[in-house]
Amino acid sequence: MAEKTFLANKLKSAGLRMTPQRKLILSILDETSDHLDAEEVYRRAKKLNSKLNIATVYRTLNVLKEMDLIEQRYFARDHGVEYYETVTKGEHYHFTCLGCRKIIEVETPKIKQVQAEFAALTGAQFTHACVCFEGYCADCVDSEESFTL
Amino acid sequence: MAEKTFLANKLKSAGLRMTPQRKLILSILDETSDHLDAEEVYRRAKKLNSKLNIATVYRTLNVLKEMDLIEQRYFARDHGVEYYETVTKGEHYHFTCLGCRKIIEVETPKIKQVQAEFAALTGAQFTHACVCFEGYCADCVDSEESFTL
DNA sequence: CTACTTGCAAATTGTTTGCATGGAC
DNA sequence: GTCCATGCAAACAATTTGCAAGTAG
Repeated sequence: MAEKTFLANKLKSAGLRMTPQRKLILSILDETSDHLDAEEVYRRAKKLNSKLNIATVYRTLNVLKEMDLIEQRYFARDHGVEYYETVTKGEHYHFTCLGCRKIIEVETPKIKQVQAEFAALTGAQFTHACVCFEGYCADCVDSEESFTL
Repeated sequence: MAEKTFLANKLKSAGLRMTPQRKLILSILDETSDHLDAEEVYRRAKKLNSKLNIATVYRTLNVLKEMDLIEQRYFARDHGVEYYETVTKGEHYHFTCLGCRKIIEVETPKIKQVQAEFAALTGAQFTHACVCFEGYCADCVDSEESFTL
């Protein structure tokens, strides 16, 4: 309920309203540890509210994003799909296995270091870094030899 | 001419053909230091070959990409636009200024270090890393105060 | 009640594809 | 001549928008 009040207040202070759809979509992202794209959020949300429209999902994701409640991430090189996750998680990056499509989270302070160095050097100010890695995980490296070029 | 032969040979060994369109598109990417998206490549190429079609540009970019002659990069957080650059440049990443849209190239070995560490830790094999930074450059930080939160 | 939100459908944007014609080798 | 490549238009996928009806505060 503190949760609910928090969202309601955040919305209110932006002149926005608390609706069942918004609550639903945020809770789905909040409770999963999977990496969901808009389509998948829609699929899951629709099970609980069959009238829900995909346009509402996109609109809600944009609202939540602007309010810094969720982050939009790209995991694969071609960035074909956008994924969303709540911002509660600590700093981490993603490695996508091209073999099994598994996503492994990578934790490292080095990205922040690069930002700090660059900022010190140029006086620039960072707002965001997008980092995604691609390759083959240990399992897939073992089972396939083809890409050991 | 060595240039031309090189491309022709690469194409030939892949069972592909050397065409004016392909030569043109590669030369545009080769000779510019700007960061071009498909639309801009098309715009510039069309000036030199008015019959050129955008579909050919996309097809050619994909061919060149598969032949590792160009790389596809994303610079902005929302990855709204894809840019292409020839692979002749050394390892570098991009910082996009949200104020003036300037793109600054960032050179650092740290990204490779992260990859090496993660590889050593998990046994994974990297094929690609996509890294893009966003923020405000020194000039824009000076001129605007709004985002010093 | 008033203004924000939704659902629905249509519009947009970026990219790809099918097919007949044209062109490299 | 044989196949690959091109131009054109149509198809696509992901996301956004216009608008009338619904609903939170």
